Amino acid sequence: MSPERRAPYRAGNRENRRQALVEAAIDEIAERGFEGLRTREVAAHVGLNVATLHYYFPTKEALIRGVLDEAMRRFRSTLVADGSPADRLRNHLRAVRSLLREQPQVGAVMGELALRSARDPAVARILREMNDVWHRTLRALLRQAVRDGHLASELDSDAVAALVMSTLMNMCLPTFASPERKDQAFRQLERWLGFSGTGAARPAQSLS
Amino acid sequence: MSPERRAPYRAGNRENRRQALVEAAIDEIAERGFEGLRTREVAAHVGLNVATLHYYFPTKEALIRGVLDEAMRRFRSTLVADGSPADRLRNHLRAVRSLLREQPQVGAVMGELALRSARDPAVARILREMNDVWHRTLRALLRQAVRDGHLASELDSDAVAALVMSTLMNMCLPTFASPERKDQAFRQLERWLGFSGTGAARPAQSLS
Amino acid sequence: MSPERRAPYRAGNRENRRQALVEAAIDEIAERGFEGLRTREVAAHVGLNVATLHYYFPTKEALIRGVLDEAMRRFRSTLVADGSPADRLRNHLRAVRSLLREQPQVGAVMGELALRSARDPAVARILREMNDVWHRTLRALLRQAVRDGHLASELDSDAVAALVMSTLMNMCLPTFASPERKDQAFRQLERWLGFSGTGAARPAQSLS
Amino acid sequence: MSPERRAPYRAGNRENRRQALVEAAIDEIAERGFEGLRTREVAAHVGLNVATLHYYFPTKEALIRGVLDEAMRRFRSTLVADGSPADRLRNHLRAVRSLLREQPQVGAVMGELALRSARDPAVARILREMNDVWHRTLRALLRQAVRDGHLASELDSDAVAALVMSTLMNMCLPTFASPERKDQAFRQLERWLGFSGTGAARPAQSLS
DNA sequence: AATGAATGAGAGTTCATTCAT
DNA sequence: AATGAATGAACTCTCATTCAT
Repeated sequence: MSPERRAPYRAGNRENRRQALVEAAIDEIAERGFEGLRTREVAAHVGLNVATLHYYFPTKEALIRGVLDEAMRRFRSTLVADGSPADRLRNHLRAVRSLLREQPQVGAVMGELALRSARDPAVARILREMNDVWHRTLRALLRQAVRDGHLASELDSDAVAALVMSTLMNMCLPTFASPERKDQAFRQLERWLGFSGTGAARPAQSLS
Repeated sequence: MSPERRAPYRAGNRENRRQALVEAAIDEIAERGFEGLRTREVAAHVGLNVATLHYYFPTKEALIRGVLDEAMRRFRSTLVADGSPADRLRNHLRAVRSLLREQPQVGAVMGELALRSARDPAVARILREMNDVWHRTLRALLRQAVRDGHLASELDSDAVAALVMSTLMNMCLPTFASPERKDQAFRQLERWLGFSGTGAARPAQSLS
Repeated sequence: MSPERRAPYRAGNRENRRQALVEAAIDEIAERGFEGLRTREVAAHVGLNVATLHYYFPTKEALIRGVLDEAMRRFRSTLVADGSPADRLRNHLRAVRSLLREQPQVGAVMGELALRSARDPAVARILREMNDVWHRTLRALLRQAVRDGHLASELDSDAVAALVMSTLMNMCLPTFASPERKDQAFRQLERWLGFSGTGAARPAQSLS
Repeated sequence: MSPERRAPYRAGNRENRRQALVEAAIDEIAERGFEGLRTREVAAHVGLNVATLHYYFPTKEALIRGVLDEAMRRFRSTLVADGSPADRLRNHLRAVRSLLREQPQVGAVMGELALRSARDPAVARILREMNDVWHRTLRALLRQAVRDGHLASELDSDAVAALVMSTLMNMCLPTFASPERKDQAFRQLERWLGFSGTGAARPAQSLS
């Protein structure tokens, strides 16, 4: 009735709105942790009332579940690549680094989710599934790279995959160390793997 | 009168009580995270009223600070060792593993603290200091081990120290992976370092 | 379902609600003092939950500030009048008396505020400003009344204004004396001023 | 046993201790009001534990009662004087002013008590009794001064006594006005009474 | 005569959630 | 599709009071 009422905002259908809320929630979690996540704040960041948030997500838990799904989705995208196994491996590592550098909130949220998984079976299940997929993918790539002669044949693909995952995940823990230290750890891993610096894979014999 | 009236604890002096409360808080944090830490619950676990908790710790923040101090103390103890640098290194790695296996709450709390450090400058400062000490200690041990001929001379002690820290810290993220996967990552690190399995250090040339 | 479920108030808009809460707070303060002011009680008197009170006033302090403003508003209304200076003066005195007789809570709250001003700079500032306005107004009226020949020319308008304020304020101290004694004090003041009883101003020479 | 333990402090018998606690309470009330009166604080100011305070005063109410008695005692002392009625009157006014200037806490406590009397029948009774005594004393002095020819014969001793009490009591309300304004009010009262400034009583005809 | 330790009963405040509109 | 208003339940923290020593 009154002329100053909000423009209809027809652009956003249900999914757009949900997506916007999830993104706002991710930002909030990255900044304040699950501990500091407030539905009111999330809604406000999208320009909505809290009550409206509950129209899209019945409970806070549901919103968090949305966050979990989105985080998984973004992370999974770093695994998509083509080329030789060695290339795909190298590209994956780089993609993870880029993701964490360009969207630091994703890393923060992953860390929070990892901790939350200790108390929340639903989160635990999803994270575990994702980790299994990730581990299997890495292991397969490592094996193929070994078979292709790009990596040392004695390499324990299971164990190396686990170490790679560990190192990447660690970048999600904020002040575990300075950013430089994280990079050092990461490069050391690459060195041992034979991916020295920017260039092509080093000779396989550098790995055991 | 009533038989279930709790007998007042006379045994504990001030420090015992504070310690008991800190330990209860650690257990609570490990189980429910900072998010789920409730002063009433902590007090109840020691058999006390909330008001009494505030008699020992003026605020919840002070209690958390006590938790931080205790976690640091326990972690620092894994660095105390003697023997050759290579032995001290090996013992340190094992001590951390034992600590995390025998007192899983400590790991959980470390993880929580690491995340909290992103928003709490006080926690960040303490964690950073501890990490600096840790890094310097590891680096020195690695250098000496290289000088002693136990590790490959090309080894970048800075970077390897960072990778070691990363791998150990990662054990604090609960369901990042199954326990086996964590062990794999850890053993792979030892392998690259030349500490294969239970025995003596492998020849230095296994490291680059 | 249950018949005693309170019907939600739909009548009141935001300002009405705030006003209702302030009035309830005034009544509470009058009855129990600032010492006994409980947000829960105030909310209940308006038929609301405590949480809802905090929806309108973020903190208890903000509510008290609302009380302060309202008390000042009501008191200020006793100064609004027209007629000759002598009439305005007389009417003001009567208005204050009526106010205190008809809304004794206002007097009680004024007394509480006066005491609180000793520790609360914000209250102190507002009260002081109001007193300054009051004093200036009274002084001006007295001077004009002298000029008009209604009051004795030797009268020290500053000092008489102060004494008038003092006498009126004192009516806010509950059992300083019996109501009769307060009236006596007040009438004695009027007598000295030349406003004897109900009627017109007495000849100016009765004042010094 | 240990040499540094507190000196026995034999000086203080039960009454001394109670007195010390009451005085500390008066200071606290003057500074923070009844609202901010904390038994712990009072005890600490005397160098005692809270529990010990309860040894001397079973409840907080009992302590407040002690404060009330002490305040009354101090105030009563301003009425003790000798000389002609006019002198006694003048001296009483001066004594009250001195008391309030030299022991401002007493004034503050009187103000607090006056307000509290609205809710606390015990306080109300005592205050009322004291006020009755005060009023009777003033009235008798005024009558005698009239009889002696020091004050105007038409003077309504009841009403003037009430106005005097009102003016003096008002000095207990902190920022009702600036100190100067209080003095003005007080001096105006003296002027009307015929006690101009420091000197002797003015001729009786200045009063009506 | 004195105290450290303990507590029950609240206080103000926060927040996810609901509901009429 | 959206919201203002409302709430229950819970949280941290406070304080007068008690009690064994």
